[in-house]
Amino acid sequence: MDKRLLNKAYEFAEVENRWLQHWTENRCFNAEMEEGRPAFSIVIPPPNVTGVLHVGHALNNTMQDVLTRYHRMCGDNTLWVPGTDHAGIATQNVVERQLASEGKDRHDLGREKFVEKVWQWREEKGGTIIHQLKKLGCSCDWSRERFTMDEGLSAAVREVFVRLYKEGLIYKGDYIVNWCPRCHTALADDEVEHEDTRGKLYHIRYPFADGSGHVVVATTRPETMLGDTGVAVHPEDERFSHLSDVGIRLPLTDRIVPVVFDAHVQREFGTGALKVTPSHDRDDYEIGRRHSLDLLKVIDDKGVMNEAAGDYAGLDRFECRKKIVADLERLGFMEKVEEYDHAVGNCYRCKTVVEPTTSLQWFVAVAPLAAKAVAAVKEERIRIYPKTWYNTFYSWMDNIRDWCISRQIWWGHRIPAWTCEQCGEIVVETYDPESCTTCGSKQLVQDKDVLDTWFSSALWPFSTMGWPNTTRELATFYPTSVLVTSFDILFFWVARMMMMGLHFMDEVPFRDVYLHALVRDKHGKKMSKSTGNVIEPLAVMEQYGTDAMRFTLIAFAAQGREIKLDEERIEGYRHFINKLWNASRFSLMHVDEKSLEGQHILDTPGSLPLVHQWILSRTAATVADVRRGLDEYHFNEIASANYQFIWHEFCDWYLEWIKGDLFGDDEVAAAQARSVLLVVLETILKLMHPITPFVTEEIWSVLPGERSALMNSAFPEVRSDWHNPEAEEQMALLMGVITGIRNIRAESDVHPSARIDATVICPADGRADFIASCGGTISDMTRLNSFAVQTQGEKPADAATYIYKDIEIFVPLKGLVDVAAELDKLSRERVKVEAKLKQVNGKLENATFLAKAPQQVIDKELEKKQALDATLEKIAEAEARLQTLAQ
RNA sequence: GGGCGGGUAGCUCAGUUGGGAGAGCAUCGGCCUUACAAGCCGAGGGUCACAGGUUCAAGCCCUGUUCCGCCCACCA
Repeated sequence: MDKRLLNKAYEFAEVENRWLQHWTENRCFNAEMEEGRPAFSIVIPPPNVTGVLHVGHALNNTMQDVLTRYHRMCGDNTLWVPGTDHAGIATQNVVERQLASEGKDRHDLGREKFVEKVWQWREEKGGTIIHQLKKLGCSCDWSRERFTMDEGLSAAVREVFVRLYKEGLIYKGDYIVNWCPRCHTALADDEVEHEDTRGKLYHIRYPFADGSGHVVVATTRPETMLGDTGVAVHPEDERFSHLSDVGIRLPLTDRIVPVVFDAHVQREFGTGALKVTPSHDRDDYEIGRRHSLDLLKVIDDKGVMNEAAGDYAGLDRFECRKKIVADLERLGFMEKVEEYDHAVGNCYRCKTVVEPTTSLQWFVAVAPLAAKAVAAVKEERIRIYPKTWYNTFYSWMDNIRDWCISRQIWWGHRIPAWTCEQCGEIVVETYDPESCTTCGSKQLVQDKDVLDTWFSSALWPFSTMGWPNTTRELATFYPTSVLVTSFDILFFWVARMMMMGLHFMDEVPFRDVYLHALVRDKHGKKMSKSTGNVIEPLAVMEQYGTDAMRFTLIAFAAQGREIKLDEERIEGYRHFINKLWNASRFSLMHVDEKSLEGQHILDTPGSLPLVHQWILSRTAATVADVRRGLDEYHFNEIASANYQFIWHEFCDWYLEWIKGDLFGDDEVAAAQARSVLLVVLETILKLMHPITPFVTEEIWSVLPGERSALMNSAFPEVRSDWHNPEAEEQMALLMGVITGIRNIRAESDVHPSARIDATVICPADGRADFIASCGGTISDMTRLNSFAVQTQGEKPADAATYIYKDIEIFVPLKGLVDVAAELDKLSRERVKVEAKLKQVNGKLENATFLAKAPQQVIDKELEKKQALDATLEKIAEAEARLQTLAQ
């Protein structure tokens, strides 16, 4: 045996480092493109280049790795593309903070120098998360690492932009957008987070221009009244029907604005009259457009009141609100102020309150693209798991708005559009044009904006494979097999990949989408640094080992919405890894190359002793369970099937059981045991490898025989010829007897090392002989002095009793029987059995049950009744014997 | 306002076509039994949120109630 396996405990740190180095040096994960093999491909959801591995990444990437390793072992051409996202605003913020600490801002450097600085930052710090993913064991093809700002990917971005523009699906226009006054950029709708906020609802009197009265409007944002260009009421609201010809004289500014009638106004809300600020509210913008109201912008890009705000110019928007309120109150325009909870939009990057404002931006007309995506999903060309997300997907796609793709920052793909200063023509090309396509002027100025980060990530599945060129990669690996990602970016990213993939590749970007849960702490709270409940995957890996963490994450990964991760569980699964290690150590003490040669006996499992037939049957069942879990994305079931089988069947029963053969004198029996043991161990390692690659590869490497790496070995097939219900039933009987004897020992306080005698009384139906034939093993496993099986005979009163179905087990205790305890045990058992019997009898006495239930079910109930009756009878007898003993 | 998910053992959660309620951890008792004390053996513990309905049969299907969580949304 290899020295490394002599270690009593699995020392993960050394093993992990050695395998990581091996994998890297030998480029083990590089994709192959052999003809005639099925393909399996995944593109990684590119983490932000600014990112450091958090537990969500760990979960996401462990899942992808499990699938990738599984398919590689299935012999597929397997590719997992790694990479990072340039993360426009996030990355720009990081570098700006760095500059701020030096007392500078980006304008001090200028655009070109600043972008250079960001690239520099990316060179120095941007590789962190890639390194961490490698440490996690991810079997990505690292030679294909991509970055969304790579030359090739940038070319894809340009190509897409230009084509969409020429198809009329990208346009530029002055519309109301979500503006972040801190980031100085527009945001897409889904980049705005709405949060319920305690605010106030101000009721303000708006006088009629002729002084004949007033109307009261309600608003949460009184400062926007400076930009009001109308008041709207519902056309059928009789309270306001007389207002058709009346103008409104705005308080504070005395501007006269019209009253318009618009069905959008909710009559029940507030006063039923709505002030209209088209430049700073999306709804108002729409109303204004319908009634040709003026646009009057009063807040600038920094959230400060501009010149149009008159006396209020120069005030921050929130300062201005205070002053306006004070002024309105002083001048008697304020009717009342109410406490009011409402949703306020915040920037998803910096949490600043978003200011809706009109601005010249680029948009994608998504409706035709969205229709293709919806069709693909409806036609099941893309399947979404878990399926609960279908509804959410459709409702979002059905209500989709045009996508604002321009951002007023510097870090990102610059929009490939140039304005001719001579003739005003907009030139949009994939190459940098030298002159205007219309007038030939060379005075072209490129658009200053960059594209939304999600624009480039939307192309990720094909841009990473060389598009717009025709490549072998695209031919082999597109569409990708599955996208594994967190549900919170279903719309940011997943839906947009569908749109772009379908539009430009004329094919779905992935066949399956698996949306996994969000990881939370053990109480279900979001992990955050301020709460102090963050579980750091790197620290966990260091403390418990990478395999233990990976196994834990998979074990927790049921198809739900949240995973409440408890660090204690990681420790528990580290024990499991160690268990696997030790079971392997034990096995390796016995198997050798000869055990390999003997493996032909597994082709006729019926000729083997029962315990081998049993473990092979259980192995086949486990392979089926694990495969099903993998194929259907039931990750937790992959973990639990392995756990249950390895620990509680292979270790607890099989290894203990075959010790008799391994240490015994019967050479044939020992050789058989060694061969079966080796096969089962090999199967276990293969089943576990996708989840726990390090420890399994390590053990595999010291198994007897010449063998290639485990990661390239064939994943186990379901051996239906190993399936053997009869053997499982027989083993269950023996296990019942053994558990019974152990129970007596424990309940009667017999010291574990004491040798005792046991007698089994079993009906004469063949089982007695069978049990007797296994007496040696039973004695070994329960430390017996003598073991006897009878079909009838004197039932000793002076003995502890255990009843297993219709079988009685006796352990004579020579006056040491605790009668009260025994009676108590029996009575508890009686209660249970009687309850079950009552249920069964209830069914069997029910005429409609007998008439309507399938015969199969009825037979089962009859069997149950028979067994329960027998048990009850044995309990009664035992109770009677104890009574006599008590007297 | 609309939608979605959930309520099963002390805790965290499984439960795949409806057919005798499960796991891990925790708890209690006993053990260094020649792979493993990061272990072994044994035990206790549930009105499947509540109320109806369908069915021979419901944790599972239907209706309603309630509590928790999340998402979307143009009621200022």
